[in-house]
Amino acid sequence: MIDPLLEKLKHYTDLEKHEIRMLRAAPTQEKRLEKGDYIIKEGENPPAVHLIIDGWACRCKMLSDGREQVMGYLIKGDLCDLHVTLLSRMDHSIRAMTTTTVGMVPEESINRIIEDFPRLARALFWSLMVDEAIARHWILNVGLRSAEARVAHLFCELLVRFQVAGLIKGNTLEMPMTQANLGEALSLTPVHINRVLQRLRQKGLIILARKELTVVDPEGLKEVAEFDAVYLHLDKRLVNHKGELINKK
Amino acid sequence: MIDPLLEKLKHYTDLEKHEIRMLRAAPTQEKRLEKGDYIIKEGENPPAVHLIIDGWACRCKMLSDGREQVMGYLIKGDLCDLHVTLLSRMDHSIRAMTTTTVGMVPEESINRIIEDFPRLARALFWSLMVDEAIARHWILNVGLRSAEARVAHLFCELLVRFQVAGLIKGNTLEMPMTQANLGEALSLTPVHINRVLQRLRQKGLIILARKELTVVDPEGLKEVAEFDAVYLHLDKRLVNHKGELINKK
DNA sequence: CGATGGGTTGAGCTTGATCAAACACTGTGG
DNA sequence: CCACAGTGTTTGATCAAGCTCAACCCATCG
Repeated sequence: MIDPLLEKLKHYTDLEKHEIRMLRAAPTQEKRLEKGDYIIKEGENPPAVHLIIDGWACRCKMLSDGREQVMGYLIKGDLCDLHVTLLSRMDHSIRAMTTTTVGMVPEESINRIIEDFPRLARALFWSLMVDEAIARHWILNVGLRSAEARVAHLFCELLVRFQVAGLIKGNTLEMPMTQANLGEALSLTPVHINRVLQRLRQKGLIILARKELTVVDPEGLKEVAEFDAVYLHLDKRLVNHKGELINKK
Repeated sequence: MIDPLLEKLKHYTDLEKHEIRMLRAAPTQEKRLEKGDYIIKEGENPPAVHLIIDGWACRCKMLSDGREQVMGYLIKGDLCDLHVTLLSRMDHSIRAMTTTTVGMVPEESINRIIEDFPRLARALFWSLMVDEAIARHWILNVGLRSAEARVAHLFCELLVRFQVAGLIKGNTLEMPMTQANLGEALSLTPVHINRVLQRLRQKGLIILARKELTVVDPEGLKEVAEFDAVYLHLDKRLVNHKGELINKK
């Protein structure tokens, strides 16, 4: 059940047998959530860390006027709230965007990792820092880029993350979110997202229909997005010296 | 020399003698930088972690068209690049905004902490997560808030961070950055920053002149900013049950 | 079949950008 | 002490990207 996390941490370091055993032995309870359900809400302090086993979720936070900002997407293998082991309470919420299965890793397991499994602790550190880097670059995206580049950048990020996670083989991925959802993540109105998507389609960069995104021209898309995957800090075994993704067969 | 870091970590946990000794024993070399110098540049992989001992710095990243986004401010006691101990290279740069003194903590010291000082490791985890939370909320700020609320929010954040770090007593702090700098952080043009500042002054919320910011009406400023300090995950000993800062004498 | 949720289109508006010029402050050298 | 250069702030006029509001279309589903 904890295997998606193992897969992810393996990108950082080769885990040893006893470390894998330790993680596997952690008493993870599973929970199934429907689209729209909150995995954790702002202000809560749950006794376990949630791991996405399957499905999509997003970090989000609402302002008093009801408008919501999505601050990141979570996919298979991502930890939602390592936070709660150390910080008092959640400062944002996490919501399922599809039917989602989460695993709940008790806080003590995390504590044991930090105390007795320094290599695992290091791997957790690593995943935290990647999350932080992604968050920082989201600032860049929302702050500096045009609407078109913003959408393109998000698509590039998702494509690479899915490829690295081994969830897709080609350039096609499931995209459960509506145009309004995209707007929440990119700080654009649904109407404008719609127009931008049309432009990207016209340029022959993407196909997006019936909840499925195909990146037709990855290089072209990266160009309009000014996308540089360095910030995702990919597994060194998966990228070449120029930081480009190697196609493992 | 490493004391500003100690001060900061103490907000998370009471450190034990041998932990303090260990940190103090780390062979930190000091370095002095002038305004505008880069502490680390994107793409580099320095052999040591930089700690701000005195002065202001910012995380920043430039787009190909020359426009720059500031993704966070660093003050006394902040670690610039824990990243490099685990990630391959910097995905953004760090620039001194004033004359700044940094300490360089060798990578091995960090590694030893993770391996042999779990409580210190935990404290580092904590500071990383706070940084991440700040970055996430910066997304909110740039993405969702109006220009006026954005400026107000940044000022609130800085005020609280300086108060918590014990760098100021009242509501006045040094603000070395120009209006253009503020614009880079908030994704607004210098001209617009100027007009917003005038409005905040007119409302009697702030005084900002000759590199010095005084928050005249903290409550009012928090209101226009919709500021909620939860995301800064302050020392529990410094906040009351409602998350408000307690004035320690 | 109607209802519902999402996608698409159009018209007009607003926030903040752009461009350009003037002004204020600081420090320098004559 | 003044001229000046340089950096930062202020003001005004114009412009555009993206927002708002409103209608309409289309697919899916009970």
